[in-house]
Amino acid sequence: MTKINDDTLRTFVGYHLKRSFNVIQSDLIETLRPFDLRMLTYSALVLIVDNPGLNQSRLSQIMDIERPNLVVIIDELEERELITRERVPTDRRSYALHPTEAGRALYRETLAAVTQHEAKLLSGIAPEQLEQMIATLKLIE
Amino acid sequence: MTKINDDTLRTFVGYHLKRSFNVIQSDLIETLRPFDLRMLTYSALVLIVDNPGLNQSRLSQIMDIERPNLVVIIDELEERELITRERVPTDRRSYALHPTEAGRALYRETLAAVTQHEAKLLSGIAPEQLEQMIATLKLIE
DNA sequence: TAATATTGTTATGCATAATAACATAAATCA
DNA sequence: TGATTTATGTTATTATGCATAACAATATTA
Repeated sequence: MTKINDDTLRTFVGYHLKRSFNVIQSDLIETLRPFDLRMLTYSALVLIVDNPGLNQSRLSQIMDIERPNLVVIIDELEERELITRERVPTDRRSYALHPTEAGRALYRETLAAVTQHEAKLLSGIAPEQLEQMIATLKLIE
Repeated sequence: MTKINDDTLRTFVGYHLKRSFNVIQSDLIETLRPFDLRMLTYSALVLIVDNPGLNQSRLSQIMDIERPNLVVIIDELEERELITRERVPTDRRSYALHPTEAGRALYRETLAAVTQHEAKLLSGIAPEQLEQMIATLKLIE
């Protein structure tokens, strides 16, 4: 069992980003499973609760996904009665997205769970070290 | 055009990781496009050049993907005559993966291109800051 | 020798992501 | 005003990434 050499890939920041993101992503997927939410569905719910009334176009922009891909996500949230689509009188092309009471309740539940899971996963790392990393990540972004 | 509030998601390290990874990933995809390589195909090529003779099982482990998913990647690299699959006499179940001369040449070309593109993308960030971030990413991993 | 484990493979499905084409409605402009 | 262009949401389609089940061939272990 000789060890595999990935030194070349280790010279890339992107490689490290991907590997550590995979760890967090796996944890997040497991955390959301009991709530029957996927990552994107969850992100959309959070953003709608925090920005009630926004439309799909804006939401797809902030989520960095294409509008067509958002449609199925919104369909699912609406189907589960976590949000509503309401015609905007001043612009009848777009829908204003609002959370229902059930949506806000699920938001509170999942926010607590996700926050706790991530805190546990990262408990071995100093908060100021994480803060510094986030500052660097923002620069990249 | 009111600004969208993503403060809640910003409390998650995973959100920052994903957003900055997206930026680097987009750049990498564009960098690899002229060589007709995708991210995973490229990673596999690099690892095979750096670890000639390894088998698919080991490669899938280091790449953090399932063995079935590696098969098509290896198929493509072999089809393009960038690597060879050679039966191992001591274990006739497995294949030893070796780069061809063409594979090594493509490795050199792409390594230069990818290194240059990432350096340019991250040129605004102090090297020691990146080093510190990588140290934190390794802790997460 | 018999049972178990490993390697590579096929088939399949789900999640994420991108593009083209379209109907409806709004905005622009000439 | 009317004609053109732009924006919003949608459908359809495709590519990519990632996971699981099931299997044949081969090795290993009991």
